[in-house]
Amino acid sequence: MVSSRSLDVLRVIVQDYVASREPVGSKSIVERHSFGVSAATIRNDMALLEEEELIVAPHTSSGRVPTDKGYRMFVDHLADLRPLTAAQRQAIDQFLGASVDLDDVLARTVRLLSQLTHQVALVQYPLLSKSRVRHVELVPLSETRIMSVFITDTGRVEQRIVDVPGAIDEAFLAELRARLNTALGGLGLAEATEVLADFANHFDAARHSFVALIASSLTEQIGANRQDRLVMAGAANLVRTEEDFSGSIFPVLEAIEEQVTLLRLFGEMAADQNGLSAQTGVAASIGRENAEFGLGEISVLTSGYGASDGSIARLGVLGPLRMDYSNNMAAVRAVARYLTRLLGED
Amino acid sequence: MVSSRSLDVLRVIVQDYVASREPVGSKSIVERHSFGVSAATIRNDMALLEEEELIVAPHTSSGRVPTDKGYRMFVDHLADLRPLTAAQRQAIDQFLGASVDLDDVLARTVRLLSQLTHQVALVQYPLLSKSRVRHVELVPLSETRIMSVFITDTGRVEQRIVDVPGAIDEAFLAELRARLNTALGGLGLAEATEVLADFANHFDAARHSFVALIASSLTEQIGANRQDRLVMAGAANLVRTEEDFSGSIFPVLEAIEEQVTLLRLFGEMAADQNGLSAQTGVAASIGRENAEFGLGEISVLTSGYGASDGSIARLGVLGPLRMDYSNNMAAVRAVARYLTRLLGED
DNA sequence: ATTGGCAGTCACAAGAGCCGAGTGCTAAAG
DNA sequence: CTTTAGCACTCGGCTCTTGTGACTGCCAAT
Repeated sequence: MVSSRSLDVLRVIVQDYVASREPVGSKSIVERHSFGVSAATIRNDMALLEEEELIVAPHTSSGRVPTDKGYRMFVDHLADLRPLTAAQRQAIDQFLGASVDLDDVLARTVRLLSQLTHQVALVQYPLLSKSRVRHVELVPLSETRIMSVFITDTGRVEQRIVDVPGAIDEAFLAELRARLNTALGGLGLAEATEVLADFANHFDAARHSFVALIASSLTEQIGANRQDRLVMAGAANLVRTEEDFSGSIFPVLEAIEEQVTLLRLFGEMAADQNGLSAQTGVAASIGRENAEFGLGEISVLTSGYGASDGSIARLGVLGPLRMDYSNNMAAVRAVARYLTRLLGED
Repeated sequence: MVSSRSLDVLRVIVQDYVASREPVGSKSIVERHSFGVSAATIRNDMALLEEEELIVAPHTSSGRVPTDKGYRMFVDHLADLRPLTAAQRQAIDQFLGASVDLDDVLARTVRLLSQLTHQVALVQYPLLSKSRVRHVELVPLSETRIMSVFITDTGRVEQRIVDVPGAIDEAFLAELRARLNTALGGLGLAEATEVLADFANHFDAARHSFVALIASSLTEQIGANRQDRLVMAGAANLVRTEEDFSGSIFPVLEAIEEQVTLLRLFGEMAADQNGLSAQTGVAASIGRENAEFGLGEISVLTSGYGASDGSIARLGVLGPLRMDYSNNMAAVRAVARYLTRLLGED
């Protein structure tokens, strides 16, 4: 059985290894921490931990390094969420408080999170599928061009240009705008798509094709943006920690740019409650747990944000296994909470 | 004096070094290229080139490597712009043709350019300062909230939410919208700012503060976006070529994320006609020429796009000194031209 | 359960030696 | 004046060896 002291030993191994990047030996443990026992005793505990595959020795005889499982144990049971410093809290306030619109909020958030954690930060745009239609606008740009603008209650704005055959009837455009808003306002996006499919049929033949054109543009705007986006910052941090990766960080950077892989991972972390240490609301996915995404050598910490149940979207950080989980989980949680509050005010 | 053959030697040194990453010696030159002279003669030429600081020997006795100055000579006088392959041209057509709006065009462009060159690609958003006002829209969101939307003729759309005290008068909002569009439509952004400063004064006291609020929001939208943005893709390529950098690529990645440094560099390259090889329209900034930006170990190739004189904005690639200039300059030029044509159609 | 002692293991650094690619120089030939 | 062949020399990089030091695992004693 793994004793309580053994777990303390695991904790300091993780902490010291994260701090120093060097495999930690029994002697350095008794030197740096007051366990009140000898190095030999620590060695016995370490043998136990190795038995449980929580730590491993890179070479036959040098200190121990946490395994994926060891980090997992640390995150779930041993990490104390270090509260942010006053300076950090103040940075959040000052930095995010000055935002002007959704794009700006997310851009600031991701940069802030990257700076707080010294890792790659990721923020998912609010899922349109959980948003509702707030307003639809049709703006005539020229004789035969209309810009359709689509606004959701999460503050997202999508615009698209529609070429129409023949001159635009301004009066009818105003009527159409009004009818669209009446029909769609407040609907979820799935419902809105259904309504739009049938919308043109409520108009006479002369108008039908024109309305159908507009409706299909709006439908595309909804559909095209169901696939959400990520904003990213701090890629340079990945390079800084490059030595923590056995291979190249090239595939990792590619995955980040590609987005699609990370979005799947985000989705899975939202669905999965395994990785979630209940009291913090921060989910972790560590090392080989990401193997199916080709990201077996990184850790991802995420938290939902945007609604009281955290269900709209996620944000988080990505970095090497060897990261400061205590600090980073605290930062992710704090930023997610702040962002939730900020968006809630709108 | 540097003979014509010496320059041929410089050309093959650059080409071979870029291809192989190994310092190139006199023997391998006569082997791989048919100069019709002996290795000793090549050595004499190389001594000349070294005299002129166009090449340098990393160690006392191994092959030669181009200096910054050597690359500059190559770019200005020796590089043949290899025309794109049919497949590449087709890729441009297919990839960019499917775009739906400005954001999408630029996102696609930057990814395409990154793939064509295998380097980091950068595209600057069209400078608002050279744009004109196409349309202003005011959308009531709720009892006391208005979204002001600002559209330029370069297709850029900026939106912002304005909180107003007291209920909104829809009829007046329509009137205001009409008057704003009459007053601003077609104006350059600087002029528009001037008009807005005085705009509220044309309304009676009851309306004045309301109009002033809207006007100041619009002014902010213009001002906030005068500072342009870059879109970037292919950061992973920088990691791939990491061995070409003596130090870490960390500061380079930081500069890319920071944007401000690169925007200054872009601005300088637009103003400067030094680095521009006249017949191509592609400007190059090589190695130490970027030292003031802390980017002394990279090359940047850019071209203007967006107007016949290429004056609206720039796009380009960034990579190690040791890059395929012939291919990359051709790609930058081709993409810039295609993009110009695409935007001109709108 | 804990401890001290001890032999054993292994990565890593430093040093020695060899190899080969490539140079500069010189003297002769075109 | 340019080109060529020959030759001695330099030096980076590879391999092999050796030495050192940090650990461990095990065992007998407490």
